[in-house]
Amino acid sequence: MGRIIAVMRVTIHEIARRAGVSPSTVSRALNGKGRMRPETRERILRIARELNYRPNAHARGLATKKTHCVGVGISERHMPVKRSFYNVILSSLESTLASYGYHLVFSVLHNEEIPRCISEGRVDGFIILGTDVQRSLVRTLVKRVPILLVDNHLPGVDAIAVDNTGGAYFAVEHLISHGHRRIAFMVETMGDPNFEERFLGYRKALEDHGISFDERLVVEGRRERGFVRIAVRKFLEIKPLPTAIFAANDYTAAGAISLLREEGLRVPEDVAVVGFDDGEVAAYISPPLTTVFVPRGDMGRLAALRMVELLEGKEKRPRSIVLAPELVRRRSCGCRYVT
Amino acid sequence: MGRIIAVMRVTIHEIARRAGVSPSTVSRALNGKGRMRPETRERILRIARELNYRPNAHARGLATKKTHCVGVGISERHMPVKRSFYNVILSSLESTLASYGYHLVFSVLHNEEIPRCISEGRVDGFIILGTDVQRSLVRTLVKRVPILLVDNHLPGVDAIAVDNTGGAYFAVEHLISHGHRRIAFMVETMGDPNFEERFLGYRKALEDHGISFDERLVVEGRRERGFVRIAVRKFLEIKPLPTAIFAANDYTAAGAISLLREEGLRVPEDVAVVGFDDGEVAAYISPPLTTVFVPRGDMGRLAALRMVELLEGKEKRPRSIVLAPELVRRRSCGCRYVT
DNA sequence: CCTCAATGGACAACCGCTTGCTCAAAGGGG
DNA sequence: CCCCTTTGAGCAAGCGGTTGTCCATTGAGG
Repeated sequence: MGRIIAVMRVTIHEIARRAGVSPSTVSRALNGKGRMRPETRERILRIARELNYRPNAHARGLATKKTHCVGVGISERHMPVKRSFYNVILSSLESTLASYGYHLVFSVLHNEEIPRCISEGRVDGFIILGTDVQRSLVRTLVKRVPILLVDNHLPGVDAIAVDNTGGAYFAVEHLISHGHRRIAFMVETMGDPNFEERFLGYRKALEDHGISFDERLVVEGRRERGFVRIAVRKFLEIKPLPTAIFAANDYTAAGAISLLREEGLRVPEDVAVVGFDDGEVAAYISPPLTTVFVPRGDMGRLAALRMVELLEGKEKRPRSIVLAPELVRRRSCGCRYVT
Repeated sequence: MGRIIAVMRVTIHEIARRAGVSPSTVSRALNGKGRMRPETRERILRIARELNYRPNAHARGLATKKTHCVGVGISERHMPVKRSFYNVILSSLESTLASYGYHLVFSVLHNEEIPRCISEGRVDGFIILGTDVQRSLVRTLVKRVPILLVDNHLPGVDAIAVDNTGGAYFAVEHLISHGHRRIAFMVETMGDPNFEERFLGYRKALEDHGISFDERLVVEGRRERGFVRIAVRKFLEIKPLPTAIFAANDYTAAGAISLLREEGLRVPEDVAVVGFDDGEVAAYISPPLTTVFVPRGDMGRLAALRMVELLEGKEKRPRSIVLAPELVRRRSCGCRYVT
C-alpha cells in the first residue's frame, strides 16, 4: 500500500505517459537537447527522478552506437607476475572512468585473438595493459576502436608509460653514490621491453660515472617460476662478488634478498639491493626495499582521462605520455630507514 | 582490389540479402532455433563465417533482455590491502566466465550505492568480492539480479567462501606441534568477519590442545597504513614474550617479521610466525612464510560456474560453497624449507 | 488584421536482433 | 485425386531509446 515495488523497469514511455508528452520529448529533456519550455523539462526531470529512471544501456547503445564501456585487456602470460602491479592501475582506472560515466570491461588477452568485447561491439575503446601483446594484434585493433597502451608504447599508438630508463638511471646512480662500483643487473628475462629500457638506464648510469660495463654482471633468470633462484645462483658465481644488485623489478629484488640471506649474506652490508616498481612487497620485506616508485595510480587515472578524450574530445593525434618515476629510499640500499 | 575493408559492421540483414532469405531465418539459423532445410542453415552459417559476422551485443541484449555480462564489485575500502588477493580471483573468474560467453564488468563499490552497471541493466548478475559490503546493499541488490558473494557469506545469499576457522585451526595446531604454547593472534583489525572466523579457529585450536586462552595475546592494529607497526609494538610489550604469532593474513605476518627483525629478534628461532592467504608476498620474504593457502583460483572458477548456473540453470536455491584451505609449510614456523 | 518566423512538441523511422504468427508448398493418407 | 498435416520460411511487431522532420501554436512586425 503506497509501497511501490519497481518490478517493471521504468522506461521513457512511462515517463512520457505520466508527463503527458511524447517519448521523444522525454528523451530530449533528459539529454538536455532540443528546445522546450523550461517547465516541461523540469516536470519531466522531476518525474524521472521520482520513478528513479535509469536509461537502458542496450537501447541507448543501439540507438547511439556508443556503449559507454571501455575494455581493458591484460595478457594471460603477464598475469602471474604483473597481477598485483596492475590492479592498482585497474582500480584507479575504474574510478576515473566511472566518474565520466564509463564502465570497465575486464578481459584477458589470448595471443592473436580479437577480444570478444570488441568484436561484439561492447566497448567504445580498449586499453591494453603491459608489453606482452603482439604488435600485429594492436595494429588490427586500432582499426576497430581507439586503443590506448599502458605501461607499454608503440609508435603511432596512444600510450601512457613510465620512464624506465630514467628510473633505472636514478636507482643505479644511487647505488654508485653509496660507493658501489661493481653493480649487477638482475632480471627475470630480457625480452620484455620495459626491462630492456631499465637495462639501458643501468648502462647509462654506469657510463656517466666512469664505470665500464661488464657483461658478466648481468644475470638473467628465466621466464618461469623459480627464476630468481636461478638468477641468484648465477650471481653467486661471479668472482669477485658484486657489492650491489639492481633488480629489474621488486619481485626479483625481494626474492634475491631472501635467497642471499639464506646463503648467509647480509643485505645491505654485504650486498646492497635496489628494485623497481615499488609494489606491495617492497615495504613489507626485511630489509625494506629501496626501489623506484612507478606511479601506478596516476597511470590509471591518466589512462582513463586520455581514453575519454579519445572518445569524446577533439585531440585525437596519438600522444604518448611518459611519467617520471621516483626513487624511494628504504634500507636495502644501505640508507638509514627514512619512511 | 579484392581486399575487403570491413568498414560497415556486417549485420543479419546483409547475410540475409546474400543468402536470399529473410533476416529472421538468419537469426534462427545462427541460434539453431526454428526448423529449416539443413542446406539453408549451412548456407547461412557459411556466409556468416565468411563475412566474419558477430552479433551486435546491444541489439541482442535489447531483444532478449540478456546482457551476457556479469558485474563484479569490490569495496573501495577493501582495495588497498585486498587488491592483490583479489586479482587472482578476478582473472580466473574472467577466464571461466569467458569460456561460457560472458563478459566481466569491473566496478568499485561505494557504500550504499547501487552499482551503475546494475541500474543501467548492463549485467545479468553480480558478484561481490569480500566482506566489506553493507548487508542492506546486498539485500537491495538481490531483488534486482542474481547475486553471488565471494570470500564472504550471508544467510540466504549464494556464496563461495573459504573455511577460515578450519584454516586458522590448522595453522595454530601446527605451531602447537612445534612446541609453542604462548601463541599471539595478530590482526589488522577485528570487525572483518573473515578475521573473526580466523580468530575463532585460533581459540578452538588452543582449547582443543589444553592451552587456555589469554586475552593479552591478542594484538590488534588499526585500520590504516602502519597498523603492523602498532601491532608489533603492542606485541613486544607482552611479558613474557610469546614464542609464536599467528597473523590473520600474510601482510600482517610479513610486516611483523620485518619489524621483529629490526628489533633484533630472529624468526623463527625467537618468534615463529604463521600467516594466512598464501598471497604473493609469502614466498618472497625471508624467511619464506608458512601460511594457509586459500584457493583463490578455485574461488574464481567456482564463482563463475555458479553464476552461470544461476543465470541459465535450474538449481536456484541459494547455496553456499565453502572451500577447504591448506597449510603451506615454509620456514617462518620453524619447519625446514620444503618448497 | 494578416503574414511569417520562431518555438515547442509530436510522429515516425531507425538501431540490429528475436520471435510469435501466418502462410505457401510439399508430402502423406484415404 | 483431394484434403489435411507437416515443414520451411517470411512478416511484422517489438525491445527502449534517439533524432530528423513536420506541424501547430504563439507572438511579433507590418
